[in-house]
Amino acid sequence: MIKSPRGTSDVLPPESAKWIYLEGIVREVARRYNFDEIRLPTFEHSELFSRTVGETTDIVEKEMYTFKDKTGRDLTLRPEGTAGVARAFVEHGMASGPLPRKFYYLGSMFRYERPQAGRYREHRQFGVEIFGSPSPHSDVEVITLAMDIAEELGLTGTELYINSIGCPKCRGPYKEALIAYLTPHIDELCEDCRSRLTRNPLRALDCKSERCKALVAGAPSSLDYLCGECKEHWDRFREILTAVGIPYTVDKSLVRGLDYYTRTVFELKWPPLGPAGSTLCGGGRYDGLVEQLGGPPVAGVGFGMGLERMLLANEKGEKPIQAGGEIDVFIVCPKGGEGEDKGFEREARLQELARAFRRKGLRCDFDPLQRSMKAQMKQADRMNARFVVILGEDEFRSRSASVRSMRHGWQKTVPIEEVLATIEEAGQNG
RNA sequence: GUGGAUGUAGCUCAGUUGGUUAGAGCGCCAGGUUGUGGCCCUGGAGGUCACGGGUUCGAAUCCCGUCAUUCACCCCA
Repeated sequence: MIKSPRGTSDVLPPESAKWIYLEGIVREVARRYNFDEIRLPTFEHSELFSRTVGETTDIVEKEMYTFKDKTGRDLTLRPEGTAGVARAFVEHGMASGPLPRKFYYLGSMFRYERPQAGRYREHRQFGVEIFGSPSPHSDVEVITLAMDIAEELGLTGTELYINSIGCPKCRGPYKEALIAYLTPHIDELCEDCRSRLTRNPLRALDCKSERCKALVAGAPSSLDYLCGECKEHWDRFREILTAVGIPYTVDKSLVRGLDYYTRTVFELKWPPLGPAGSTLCGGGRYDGLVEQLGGPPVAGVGFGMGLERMLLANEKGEKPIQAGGEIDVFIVCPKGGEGEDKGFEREARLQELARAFRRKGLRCDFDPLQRSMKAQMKQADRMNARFVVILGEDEFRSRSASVRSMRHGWQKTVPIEEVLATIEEAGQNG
């Protein structure tokens, strides 16, 4: 048997209804914030990611789904969303248009890693990006957007962690200071961090090994090395958060695993998900990204949000999405006997009646296999039908049908032309 | 990539120290009611016991390998 590839999953009913609801929420919140949807390719030139996300990051080093197409182009299934949006922004000359520009996207991301709770090789992400605003108001705007989504989904007690990693200007001296601090302790560092020291020293900061954590606790903080402008941005950013009443925790070890970030980085966590996968959403500022991709200097800020995790959290939260469905009408129409010309005419009326309900916007179904009345009644019950219309031989002789309320149990026979009106009226009364 | 746990029916799981034809509950289909759902009763369909190899007279059971699932680590959404 062929199964879905490792780390991927099928979303089946009734679970798929939860996804429709979830996607509706994120779209709606994005709309309120005046973000427009952007739809982009699922794969890009590999170079886009290796250059922007960074050669030394885990994503590029070991997690990309990279392949060559038939003419040898080097392509990669997108591991994250921001790089592609920035690419499109530059490609379509949007820097010359009105700024700032606000986008959201919704789609699958791919990373080759071992699956576990809340982590998949293909996962769906919602993300937003604001181009052309260096203002800390935009940092706060994307954060409140994410928090509003969490709130709509009944997640109380989300925690916001923030940090600033500065710009290329202040990062140089900071890296030097960090290396100077760590080098004397090189023998105490874990193997990974030893190689990080030369390749990407910032990454040593969020190492989970106890010894490294202890060591790093005394390490210089990027916050102490911010240049004048970055410092101003950082201070103002926190002032606004405080002013609008959003609690936050400054986490000096929060660096995020992608190279394009500058200044603000943040994560929104929901502790009940457990330490392994409690990050609902992560993002930050990427002021050099557009320029790096050949565009003019245009500031940017945004986040990516893991939708599987949002759903997982929602199920544990205070407002779990209700997935069980019901239908409005089930039409019972058992197969006709020989005496009735096999019931062919009755079957034609069945199709007409079903279509009439559907055109009125009612969810309606019937049994195409024409099983016994009992079987069809069971089917109607299983589908949680509010009403059943019985189009049986007896009724049909007098051009009528029976309408039955499955909730209340009453049943009455009315002329076929009145069936629709009868149900609409009964439906009004619950 | 590293470590642990687990793979038996569509689902949740039994299966004795290795011993005939592998079971239950739920679900599905049908009948009990040849025109009426839920409750009840009866019957039926459905399994290469994850896959491959080994030990044995005999393997769902023991051993090895592979794959998958899952939890944790690394890292991340």
